[in-house]
Amino acid sequence: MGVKILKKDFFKRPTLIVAKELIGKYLVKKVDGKEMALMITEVEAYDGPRDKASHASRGMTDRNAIMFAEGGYIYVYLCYGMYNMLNFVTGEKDYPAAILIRGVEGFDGPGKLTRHLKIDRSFNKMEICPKSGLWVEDRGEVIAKKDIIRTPRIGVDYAGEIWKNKPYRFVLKT
DNA sequence: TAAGTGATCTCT
DNA sequence: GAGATCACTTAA
Repeated sequence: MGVKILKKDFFKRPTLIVAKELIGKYLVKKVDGKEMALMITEVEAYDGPRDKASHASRGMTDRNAIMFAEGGYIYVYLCYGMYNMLNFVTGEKDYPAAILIRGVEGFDGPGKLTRHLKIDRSFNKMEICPKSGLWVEDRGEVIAKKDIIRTPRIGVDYAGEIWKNKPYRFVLKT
């Protein structure tokens, strides 16, 4: 029915649940005064201090400090010198967790989507809300459970057998 | 399949 | 301060 803007309460829940439910929601970004809304089709969860694939696995640093905040914040960082990665912080305060937005409709890949939506590190530590110019909406789309595929995460071979094989990636079947 | 690219982390 | 590393993409 109506468009619902997702608030902190949505993001403060357990990371894997939030990740799964983000599939089919709309990422909305203000670009040059115009709103672009794209359905989220691919995400990855990074959950807790023991997740070896997570930036938070080696404790808090200047870069990942925002992951320790309560859910509802934006975490953006630069990878490989040229790609900004967009994450949403989840869970309660002091519990380091975030969800990497890997793809939306039309832009398949974390680096590509940030490049096209002009998302850079200036969004780091901002709240996920219209005031920041970047937020998420529930537009009433219902995604069938069978249309969501779970797979291991991408590009985390260094995390060891246990963590690299966790099925923390959610993809919308096309 | 390899290389580009630069912030950040982990040693000295 | 120096060196290694990295949640990627593109062009062969």
